[in-house]
Amino acid sequence: METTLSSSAKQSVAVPEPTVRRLPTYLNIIKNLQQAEHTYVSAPTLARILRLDPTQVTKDLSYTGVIGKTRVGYQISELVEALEDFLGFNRKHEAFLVGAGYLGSALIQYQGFRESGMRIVAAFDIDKNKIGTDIAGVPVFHLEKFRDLTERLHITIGIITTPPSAAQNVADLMIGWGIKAIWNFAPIGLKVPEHIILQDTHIYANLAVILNKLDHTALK
Amino acid sequence: METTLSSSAKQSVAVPEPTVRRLPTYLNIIKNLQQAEHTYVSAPTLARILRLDPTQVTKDLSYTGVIGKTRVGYQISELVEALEDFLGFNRKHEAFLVGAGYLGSALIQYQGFRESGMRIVAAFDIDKNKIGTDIAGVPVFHLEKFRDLTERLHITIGIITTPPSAAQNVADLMIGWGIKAIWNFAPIGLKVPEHIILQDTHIYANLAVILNKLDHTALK
DNA sequence: CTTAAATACAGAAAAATTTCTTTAATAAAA
DNA sequence: TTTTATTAAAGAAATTTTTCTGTATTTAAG
Ligand SMILES: NC(=O)c1ccc[n+]([C@@H]2O[C@H](COP(=O)([O-])OP(=O)(O)OC[C@H]3O[C@@H](n4cnc5c(N)ncnc54)[C@H](O)[C@@H]3O)[C@@H](O)[C@H]2O)c1
Ligand SMILES: NC(=O)c1ccc[n+]([C@@H]2O[C@H](COP(=O)([O-])OP(=O)(O)OC[C@H]3O[C@@H](n4cnc5c(N)ncnc54)[C@H](O)[C@@H]3O)[C@@H](O)[C@H]2O)c1
Repeated sequence: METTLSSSAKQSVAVPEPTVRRLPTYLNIIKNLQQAEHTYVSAPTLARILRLDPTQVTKDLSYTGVIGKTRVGYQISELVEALEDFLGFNRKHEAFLVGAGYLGSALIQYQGFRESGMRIVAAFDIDKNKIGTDIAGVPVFHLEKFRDLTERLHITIGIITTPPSAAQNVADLMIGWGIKAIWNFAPIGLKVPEHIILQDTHIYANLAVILNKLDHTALK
Repeated sequence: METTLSSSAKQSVAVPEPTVRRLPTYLNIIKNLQQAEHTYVSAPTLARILRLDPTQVTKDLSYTGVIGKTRVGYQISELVEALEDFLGFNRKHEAFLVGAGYLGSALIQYQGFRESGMRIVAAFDIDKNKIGTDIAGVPVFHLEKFRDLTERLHITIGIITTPPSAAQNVADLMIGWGIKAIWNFAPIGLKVPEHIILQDTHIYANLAVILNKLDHTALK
């Protein structure tokens, strides 16, 4: 699966999705290095930290357009900027979240998303006990309020953290009010039109990988 | 990346990791169908729901050893059992969670893991306000208690939901007390010995994919 | 009873992704 | 200064994963 890079240099280059998934991890690490006063980082260094092939890191980073220095690596400040630009982390992305339960609350208060440029500006629920409260400064409204707000604000991302039974309805609502991308955490196959970007995050997929490896290594 | 299937039939067949990641999603869907009184499901049906290639679903399901019926599909009860067996969901896996904050609490109270055979039996924290309380019936202990308990119970999985700064220490502790697999949610590259199964779940990887697609489609 | 449509499945092909190889550059060590 | 070691980068090769093709089967329709 591929996506495209739209650099300031006008051309559009296909970028593998696995690369897109690894890039924010690189960004995170080099930001930590930056805070520790490092100015350069090499691909082999990143590779050791993440147990990846060094040439894979090089190839991934090459999509940012940053040129590394032989025997030194990449200049961190330049790389941070290029990665943030490529990933869209330095643009503002406003999001709505529906389903202010345990997982929803965790996502709302999570400060890490700020660094990704995504800001959850409002949450919605149908539980009377939650409506009117706020979570880490983010107000929780009744789902009905949804319409007015999307029209006034420019919300591109809708996050679904309701029970699976409510998820399709919520998705339909979101689509109706012009949201462009849906980030769904409910374990259900949502039906959405072609033009809507749908990202399912099924946490149990990771668990399955763990259990499988456990079973596998138990035999040896 | 591959993993192996250890079926009751003694042989061991390599299973692609992408397949392992899709299997629990199939399981989830067919369990829903089962509740709706369906008795058979076909690969094209699953493929439509998940927007996958039908032959890919067929290939994935073939690893379970279940034989489908032409023009009808797979028998749901048989498939559920085979998937649960393959994924290890019908075996008991006990887990400890360290870092009973927002995300930790969400994972602890999440009932969905029960269906995967994983049970979080205790949580640990260093925050005095949390120690001594319980979350959905799961007690929160001081991190010090960790040792005694791992020795008495048979804990195979350690879940890390502490801030990144504490994660490496927690991981070292977990390894010291004999845990086999670490499921890490902190955005940091953990150093663990070869024999430890490490699964990082970096939620922002999914966000990166969304933002990238948003940028991409905005240009068209 | 015959035909048509839908499906599973195996194998081949294609596509995507990762890893390997080579080269050139350059910083650090001798 | 010369040598050595480390690295980036480009391209080739290998591997992995997905998609395509063809065949057989079987249910349902005509
Ligand atoms: N908690 C986890 O760790 C976890 C992990 C993986 C997946 N999930 C999934 O995420 C979703 C949320 O999980 P949770 O643990 O936070 O559950 P939760 O019950 O704590 O939260 C669900 C929230 O959605 C609200 N809600 C219900 N129907 C609604 C509707 N029609 N419109 C708006 N809001 C509605 C509820 O009032 C509640 O506040 C579930 O689908 C769950 O399967 C959760
Ligand atoms: N909340 C999210 O949606 C989200 C998303 C992605 C990643 N994460 C990551 O998950 C982790 C937890 O996030 P959170 O939002 O739940 O944060 P949180 O602050 O709510 O929870 C962290 C918990 O860890 C405890 N803790 C701190 N140091 C500890 C130690 N040494 N030993 C044991 N416990 C300790 C704290 O007391 C707190 O209860 C962070 O690393 C965060 O980056 C969170």
